[in-house]
Amino acid sequence: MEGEQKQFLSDLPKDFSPFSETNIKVKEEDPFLFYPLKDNSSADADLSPGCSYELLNLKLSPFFETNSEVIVEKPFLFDTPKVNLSEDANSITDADPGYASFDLTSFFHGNSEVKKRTPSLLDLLRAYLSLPLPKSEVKEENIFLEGFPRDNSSDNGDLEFLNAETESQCCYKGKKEKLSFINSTRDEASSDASSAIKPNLSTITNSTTDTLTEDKNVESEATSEGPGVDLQLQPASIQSPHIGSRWRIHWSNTDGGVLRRQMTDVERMVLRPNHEGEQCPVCGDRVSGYHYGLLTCESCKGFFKRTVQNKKFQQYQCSADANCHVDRTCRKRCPSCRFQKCLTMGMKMEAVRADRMRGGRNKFGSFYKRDRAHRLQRNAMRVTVIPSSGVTSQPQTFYTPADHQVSSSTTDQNTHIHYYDQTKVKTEFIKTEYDAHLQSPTLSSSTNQQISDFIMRPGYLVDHQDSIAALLNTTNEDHLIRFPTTYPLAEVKQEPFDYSEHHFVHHPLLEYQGYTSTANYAPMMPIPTVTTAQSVVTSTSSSTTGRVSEPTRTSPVLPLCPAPTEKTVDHFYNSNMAEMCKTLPDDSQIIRIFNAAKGMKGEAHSFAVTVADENLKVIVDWAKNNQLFGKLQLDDQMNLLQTSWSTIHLVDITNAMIHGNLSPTYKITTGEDVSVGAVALLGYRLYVNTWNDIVNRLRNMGFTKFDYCAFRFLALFDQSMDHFQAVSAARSRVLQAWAEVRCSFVSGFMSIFEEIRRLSHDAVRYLWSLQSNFPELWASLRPDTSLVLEMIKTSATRPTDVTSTVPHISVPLQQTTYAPVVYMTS
DNA sequence: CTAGCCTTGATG
DNA sequence: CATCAAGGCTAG
Repeated sequence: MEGEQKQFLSDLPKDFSPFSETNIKVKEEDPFLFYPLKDNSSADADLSPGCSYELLNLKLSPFFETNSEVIVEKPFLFDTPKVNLSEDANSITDADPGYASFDLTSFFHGNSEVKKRTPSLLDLLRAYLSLPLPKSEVKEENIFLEGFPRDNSSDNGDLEFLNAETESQCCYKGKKEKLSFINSTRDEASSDASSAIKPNLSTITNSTTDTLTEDKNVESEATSEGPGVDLQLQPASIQSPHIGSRWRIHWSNTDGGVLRRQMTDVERMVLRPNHEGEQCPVCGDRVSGYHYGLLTCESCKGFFKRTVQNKKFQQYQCSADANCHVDRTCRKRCPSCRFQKCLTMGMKMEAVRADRMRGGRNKFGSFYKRDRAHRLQRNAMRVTVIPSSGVTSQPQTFYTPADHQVSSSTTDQNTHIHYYDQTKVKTEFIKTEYDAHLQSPTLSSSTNQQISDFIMRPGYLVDHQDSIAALLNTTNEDHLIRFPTTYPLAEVKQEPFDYSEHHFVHHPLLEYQGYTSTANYAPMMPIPTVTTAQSVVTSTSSSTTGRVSEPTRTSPVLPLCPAPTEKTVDHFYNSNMAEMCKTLPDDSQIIRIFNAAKGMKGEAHSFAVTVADENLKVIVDWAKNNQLFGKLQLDDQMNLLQTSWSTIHLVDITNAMIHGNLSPTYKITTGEDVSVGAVALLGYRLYVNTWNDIVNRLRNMGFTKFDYCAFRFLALFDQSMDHFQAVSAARSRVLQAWAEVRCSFVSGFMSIFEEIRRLSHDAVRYLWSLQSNFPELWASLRPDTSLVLEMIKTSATRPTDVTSTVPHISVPLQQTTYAPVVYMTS
């Protein structure tokens, strides 16, 4: 569980202090030096009692660890409360002006008393929360262009573009504009157009005069592929693209820095459905194509299929610590970890058809296509960043064998790759879009079937409504949007759906009036895109935030293009339920957590705490990225989390249980079978039946993803915090949005939510009671490394709430500016 | 159970 | 009609 602490730590800047007040910093290269942070230019250190200093980087000190805090309780050797340290030659060595330096070991003795404190997990959590969300350094009007071929299934469109022998520099001019790639050979193109387009082109060079002939025109045909950006190549200097020649594009950012990318053979390879040389993100074997949402090898494809089809993931058990290495040579060794890795890397259980229908072209077609394009783009972005001052260093080659892995994953969980923050925005969208594709006839029916199967297993009440509800809750709120719960599944037939055009919401009135159409999307009303996604929560998943560290902060790098249709909004209150839903964590998260935790050693309580700790991370990230939550004062954020985490946690497990995503019991390393209820209730078995009953009731009521979303938000903005205007406002907004989709019939759900909330608080009280009633058991839960336990302890032992002394740390709004993906017309 | 190869069949 | 991701089959 050391990892827990690391998790938060790793997302913190190196020099970040969890103690936000008065710090003394010790220079790393000079570990015996420290100085008051308040004023570096003064050597005055306030050594009066009560003064608190933090010691950093005290590697050489035998007494103090890095990040430990020293509280001065009595004056030091010096008898004055304030002393100019640098003037005392006895114990203070000379130092840079402004730095007091002395030997700590001699300093902290005599009549001084020093208490040491190391940062608690809550300190780290606080620090983590106070970190600003990653923010792009590139201004909207200067967002770069991305250029890559419109992905039109390997016809010669690719070829033309790829081999265009041109180089250009361009700038972003509006999200909705289309890309025109104008060939110089087409005269009419040169003058026309695009009054809105400002080419801003610089030198166009032909790097090679290629020999291959085929002179294909790259046309400026406007397509409706999606919003793009006009890219116009200066006609005069452009020659016709030749097959085999190189093509370059530059990006500009605010500072005039240029990001350069050059098409390579490898890119060409990537663009074509030829995955030679690609490595499976799960095991590293050779990729054979897209399988279940990810470019994987044949064996992992088969493994994933078998696992999901036969629900083997419920039986898998890691004999080690659930973090086995998985590669080609050892992939057979631990199916549990292999499956975990499959999920982590982005394979989708929903893509396995329960009806086992064969053939049929994949329904993710456009997703995969776009993914290819994004992969290309992503790789390009990671390639060469030419600093703003530097004008023309040579473009570097940028593909390394390891590179593709990031691109192989359609989600952003890869831990070892630096993405730029906007990537995640984009990725989030892809996920959504991807999920939308899951509803295609083949997949949706099978998904439904599959989930029904889960629900149908012994021990579960089920009826037809359940399976519908299950379907509706598979992956994405869009299911809900387009499949009202009352419609029989058999009628489902999907129509093409364009996210770019509308945001749909369930229209309550039509549904309420019993509008019955077999066209299941009929009762939906397109809502003009006034309210948009991104509002409730910025999409950035900060579980990866820390790993993004370098590029987001220092490089002039341009953010990756999000999906072209991404819309943004900057206010929570504009959001509707569908948009809120988009911020919810992936369904597979809780499955992953359970499977990973059951392999850890420890008995049932330990299992429950591990699950809770893991889920807490997800919860924290979710909350942190919520715009409203992020604007609260740090202490309020902490309080809110302390109050609400247990309810959110219980809601999460309840939701997963309702939809059959969890096995009813988990066999843990002690051999014991632990029911999900016991885990959900943090070991409190007394109410497991009560909870099971709640699960069944909600399931029978057709608990949807919207309801789940509402529960989660209501839990976060806990009613006990309603005295904060921001919290109560958020609550009403959630209730309002929820009522819109639920036709105001939410009271039944609300009362159950209340039950859940009470249960969760009871569970927390129970767990805390172990501390006094069963100290050994409590100790075995390793309270020093569990954030959950620390939260419980803090809540339980918290004296009357003291008003915050911590200054408000405002978290900047997530930048909501996105550059479009540009699709090359052909 | 694994994993390579085969068959399917909606899609563009 | 070619594609290409699904599922199926089967030797090892």
